[in-house]
Amino acid sequence: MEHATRVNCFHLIFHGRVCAWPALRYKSWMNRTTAPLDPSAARAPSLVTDAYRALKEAIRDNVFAPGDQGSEQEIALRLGMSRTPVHEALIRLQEEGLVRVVPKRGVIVLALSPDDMREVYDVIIALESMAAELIAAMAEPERHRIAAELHAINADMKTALQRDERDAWARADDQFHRALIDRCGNTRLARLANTIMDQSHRARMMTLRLRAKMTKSVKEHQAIVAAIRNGEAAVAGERAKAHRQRARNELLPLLDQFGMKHL
Amino acid sequence: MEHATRVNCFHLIFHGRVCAWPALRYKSWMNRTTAPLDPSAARAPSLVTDAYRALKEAIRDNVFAPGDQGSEQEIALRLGMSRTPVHEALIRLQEEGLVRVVPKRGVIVLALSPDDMREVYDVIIALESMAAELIAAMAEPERHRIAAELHAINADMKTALQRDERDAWARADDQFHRALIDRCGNTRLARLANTIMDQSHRARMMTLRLRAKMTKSVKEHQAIVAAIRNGEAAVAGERAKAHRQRARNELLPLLDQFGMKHL
DNA sequence: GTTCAGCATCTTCCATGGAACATGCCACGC
DNA sequence: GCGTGGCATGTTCCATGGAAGATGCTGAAC
Repeated sequence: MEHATRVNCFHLIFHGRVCAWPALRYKSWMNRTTAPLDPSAARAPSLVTDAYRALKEAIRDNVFAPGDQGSEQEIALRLGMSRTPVHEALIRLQEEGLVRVVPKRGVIVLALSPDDMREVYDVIIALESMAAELIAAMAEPERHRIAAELHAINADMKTALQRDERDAWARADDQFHRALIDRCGNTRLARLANTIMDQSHRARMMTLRLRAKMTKSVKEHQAIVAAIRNGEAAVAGERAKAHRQRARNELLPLLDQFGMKHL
Repeated sequence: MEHATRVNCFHLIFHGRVCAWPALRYKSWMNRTTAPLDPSAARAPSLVTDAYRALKEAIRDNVFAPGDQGSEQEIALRLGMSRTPVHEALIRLQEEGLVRVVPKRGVIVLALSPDDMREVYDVIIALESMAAELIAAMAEPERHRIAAELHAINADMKTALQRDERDAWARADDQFHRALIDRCGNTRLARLANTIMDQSHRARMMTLRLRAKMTKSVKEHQAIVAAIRNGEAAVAGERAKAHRQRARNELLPLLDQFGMKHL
C-alpha cells in the first residue's frame, strides 16, 4: 500500500496539454499488481475472446486463408454477434501479425513471404534455444520430469515416422516444440514464442509434403533431451539452435524453388 | 490472383455450428498481402493511436505509475475523447503486458516483480544476441555502417560516464541497445524486443541510481561492435549475450537486497 | 474510344446508451 | 457486537447509429 502515501497528483501530457492525474483509489482486487500475463487469464468468457478464438482457429487451419478479405460487419453476422467484439478481436489479431485492418476498407489475412519465414525462423531459433537452456539449468527432479515428457513426445514422432504418417508426425513435432517452450518457466518467453509459432503454423503445414523424409529431427530431438537430462545448459541451447537452423536451411530453398511467394 | 480461382466457399466452425465462408472479393489494395508489420504502419492518425501513445508514454515515464488505477471513462474524459478509442488502446497495452483490464472493475498499471525482471532479461538476452549475430553476418558495407553508428552512440556513453551524468548515460545505453535491435534487419525480432524493453524501461530507470559506476558496459559494447565490424557472427552473439547476462547478474541481487517487490 | 466528374455503396471509426455484474455501504435482525 | 441482505454506485461489455472516407460504376463530354 506504499503507493497511497505518495504525492497523489501527477500530470499526463496529451497533445501539448497538461492534464492532472487523479488521486489513487485503492481497491481490494488491486493487491496483485504484478504481471499475471497468462494469455486470457481465466477471465469470464466474453464475445471478444470467442471471436478471437474462432478467427484465430480459422486462420490457423487455413479456412480463413491468406488473401481472403472480409468486413467486420460480415464476420459479425457470421459469428452471430455485433461488430464491436469482432473489431476488438481483430485488433488483437493484428497485434499478433495475423491480419491487417485497413481503415475504411477492410480486413485481410496476411500471407507469409519467404523473407517473412526467414524472420520467423530467426526469432524462433533465438527463443527456443534460450528455452532449452533454461530447462537444462533447472534443478534435477524438474529437469528429469520435463526430459521424460519430451522423450515421450519424441517416441510418438518416431513411430509416426516409421509408419510414414506425415500428419501425425507434424502434430508430434509441433507438440515437442510447444512443450519445450511452455515448460521453460518463463511465461513471457513462452507467450512470444507461441505467438510467432502460430504465425508460421500454416506455412509449416503447407510445406510439410514438400520435404524429404524427416529422419534427422528425431535424432536431433533426442540429443536435445539428453543434454537437458544431463543439465548441460549451453549444450542444450546449442543443439536446439542447430536443430532449427538445419530445418530452416532445408525449408527456405524449397520455398524459393517452388516459387511460393506467399503462404 | 491465384486465390480467386480456388473453390470459394469455406466453412468456419463457431460454437459447434458450421458457417459457410463467403466467396472472395478482390480489391486493388489487397495486392500487398504479405506482412508489413511496422507497428502502426503510417496509417492515418486515429484517436486510438493517440490514446495508445499518450498512455504508453505516461506509463513509461512513471506518470501513470504501477498500482495506479483508473476507469476508461475517466481516462477518456481526461484525453478529451469517448470511451471507445480508450478501450481499444487499453486492449493493445494489455496485449503488450503493460496494464491489466479487469472486467467490470477497472484498469491497473502492472508492476514488475524481481521474477518478472528475470523473465524480461532472459528474453532480451535471447533476442539481442540474435540481433548482434544477424548484424555481424551482413555484407561488409552494411555491417561497417552499423558498427560506426553503434560506435558513435558508445562514445556518447563514454563521455557521459566520465562526467558522471547518469541520465545521459542511461539514454545513450538505451539508444545503443535499441539500435542493435532495430538495425538487425528482422522486423519481427525488432518489434518483440522493443516491446519487452518497453516493459522493463521503467524498472531500469528506477534502479539506475542503485548501481555502482557502470564502467564495464562501455568496454563490453566496444567488444560487441568490434566483432560486428569483423563479421564474426558467433562472437558478436556471444558477447552481446555475456554483456546482458552480467548486467542481469548485477541488477537482480540489488532488487532482492533493497526489497523492491514491485517496480 | 477515352477521360473524368458525380454518385451510390461499402467500410471502418467513434460516440453513446443499456445490460450485466462487482463492490461497498447501510440498515436490519439477532 | 456480529452477521446478512438489499440497494446505490461504479465499471466494463456490447449493440447500434452517424460520420468520414475509399472505391467502383455510370454516364456525359469530347
